[in-house]
Amino acid sequence: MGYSCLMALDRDHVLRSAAALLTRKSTATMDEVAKAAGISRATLHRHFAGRDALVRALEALGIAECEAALDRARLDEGSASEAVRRMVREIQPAAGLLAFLYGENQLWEADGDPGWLRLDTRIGAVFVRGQQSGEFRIDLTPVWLTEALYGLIASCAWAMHDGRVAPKDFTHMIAELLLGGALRREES
Amino acid sequence: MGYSCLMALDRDHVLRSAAALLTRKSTATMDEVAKAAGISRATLHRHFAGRDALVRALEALGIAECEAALDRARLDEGSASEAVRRMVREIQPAAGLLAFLYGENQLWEADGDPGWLRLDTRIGAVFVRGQQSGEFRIDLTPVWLTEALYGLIASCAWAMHDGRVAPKDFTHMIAELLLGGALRREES
DNA sequence: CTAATGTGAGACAAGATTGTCTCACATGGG
DNA sequence: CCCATGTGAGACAATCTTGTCTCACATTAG
Repeated sequence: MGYSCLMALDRDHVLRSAAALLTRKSTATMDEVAKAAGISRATLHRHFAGRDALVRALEALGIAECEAALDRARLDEGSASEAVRRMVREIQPAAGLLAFLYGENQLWEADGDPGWLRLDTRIGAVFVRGQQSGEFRIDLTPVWLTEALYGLIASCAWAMHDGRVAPKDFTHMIAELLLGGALRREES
Repeated sequence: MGYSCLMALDRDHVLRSAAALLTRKSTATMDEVAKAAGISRATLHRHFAGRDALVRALEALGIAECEAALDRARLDEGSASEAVRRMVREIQPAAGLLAFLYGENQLWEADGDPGWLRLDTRIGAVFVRGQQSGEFRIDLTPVWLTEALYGLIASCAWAMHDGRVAPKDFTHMIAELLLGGALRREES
């Protein structure tokens, strides 16, 4: 019958639409999600058992995209600074989805997807490496830097959505602020 | 009859409780909000016409606390860096409430309280001053720095709530990251 | 052509939340 | 004492969202 490919395409398309809509309106109805995806509510329920399952699928998608981004960023190569810049650049396509998931505090209360722990570990390792090499300061903990990175990604995604930051500046704004801060440097 | 003072105290107490609860569980019911404040749902409705009015009141409270914090921070005095540090320190008591409001994207869609614009202007002015004095780099726009400050405050409030950041480190973690970034400085 | 599959539209009940109401009770002033 | 005011508890209808169901239609393989 060969419909599995079509199903997968539809499912992915639905997830993308849902992510785009829920990023803007996190309280959107299943009906609104369905309309945004161009399908009926019945079909939406055939793909995702309920709203919970949809959010979980979005969570899994966000984790998968982040892990793929970290893979592409080759975090072990070069200096920690360059690794952070590559990481931010590769994460940009998933920024909107991440911003939505970051605001879904419902996910963190009990037992979240272990994928978040894996991501935290991988990202935190970059900051640990930078500290051990003497590249990064040691008074800002890797845990905080990781958390701050998430927050800056969500903030920038929001600012982009409102037109306050240009999409082309995403990487520069986040990476430069996270690495160098607002102060001018004496030596360039 | 002199009940206005008692009413005001009650109203403020209810707002504080609601802020503390909604920061943790943004989907809390009016009944849960009432129970958290130690009053009945009927009394809650006597103070705030509905959930919408409650959120609006929380928004007004957050704006007022932020403006008071900016007043205390004396943003025009000293270097821009020190102004930022004072600003973060004074904002800390309102961080939880701000984190809740920051995630309530419903507030920003149409016409928000003009108080946010006033706050953005006052905070942005600090970054403009730092750039004009040569203290801050100019490739990070004041608008983005303002947005990033909100994001870092929300992130740190969340990390504190989960125990990943100690409350005593709030000012240092945010101000140092925002100002100096993660990179080590050659000259201290 | 025929049948199977996926889909859209809509009906339907169940559940949750909200807003409003009434009533009884406690407290404090006159 | 008597009464006004504020409160808690609960009932109530209205609304919204959800999950499930049925039915008709389109598409496509056999």
